[in-house]
Amino acid sequence: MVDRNKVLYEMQAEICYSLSHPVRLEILDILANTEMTSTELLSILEIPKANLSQHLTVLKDAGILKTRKVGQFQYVSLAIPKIKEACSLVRSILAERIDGEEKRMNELKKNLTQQTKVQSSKSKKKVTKKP
Amino acid sequence: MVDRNKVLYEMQAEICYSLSHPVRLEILDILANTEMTSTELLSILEIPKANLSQHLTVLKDAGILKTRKVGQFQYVSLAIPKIKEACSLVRSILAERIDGEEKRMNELKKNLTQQTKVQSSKSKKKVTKKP
DNA sequence: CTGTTAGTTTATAATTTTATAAACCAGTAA
DNA sequence: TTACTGGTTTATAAAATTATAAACTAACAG
Repeated sequence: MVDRNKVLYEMQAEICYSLSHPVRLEILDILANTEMTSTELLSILEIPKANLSQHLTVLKDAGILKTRKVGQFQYVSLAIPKIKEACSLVRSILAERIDGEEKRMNELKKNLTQQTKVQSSKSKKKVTKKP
Repeated sequence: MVDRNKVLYEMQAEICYSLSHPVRLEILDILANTEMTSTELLSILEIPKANLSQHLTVLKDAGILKTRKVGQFQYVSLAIPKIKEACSLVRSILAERIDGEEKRMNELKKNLTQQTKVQSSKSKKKVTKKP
């Protein structure tokens, strides 16, 4: 039973890895509902073209993207539309987290203002600063 | 509209990054339904303890795992059970892919055996090899 | 043919990850 | 106290990623 799933974990890790760079996530977002030329991507992303090529290679190798060549242009699109669900799921996790943080911040803020009120009533004693 | 989501993409990337190593995925799998001590994890994973500590740090920093200390023991568990859904989703993608590959292989195999038949009937002509 | 555009490959340097060993710290137990 | 166990930190070396520039290939236009 020991390393029964080792290879599967590695494949799973490769997919996750391909999703682990902000530019690559943006690419997937851009391609969510359209097919697009590398050059178009390039104009949106504003990164060097060699760099885009690298990122596209990572995504193609992971099987997330596919390409078709027409003349001199390369059209890029999602090979696995389901990947969008995975991305939304992660984003929903993010959304919950931010929501939680916000609530926590509001709590802190509330405490802070209460404290400020108490403080300001107490602060009639003058605070002497070091000169 | 330019880099409106840059920070969000980075947060999303960090979560995906934490899922991009086979050992870390195995850890999540192990912890899917239980809380467990680092030492127990260690005995299952059979990696150096410093290395486990590193991986746990990555997962904690990404907010995926949480820990509570009891005496000398550290109990580790999922901070975001929802992460399991994300993992299953990726694995289902993997499953589909493997399914597809298998079908393709079977096709190839079929063609191969057909070809072999044809070949073997044709191969009555002796093939002369270079000496 | 020449020039241009689209895209890949190569080379390189900076950075990050990973694995491992060794030192370390914190609780517990004797 | 000392010794032990659970776990982290530090240091280091190997490997992998990333960004960028420069050279290159392929397809097209004139």
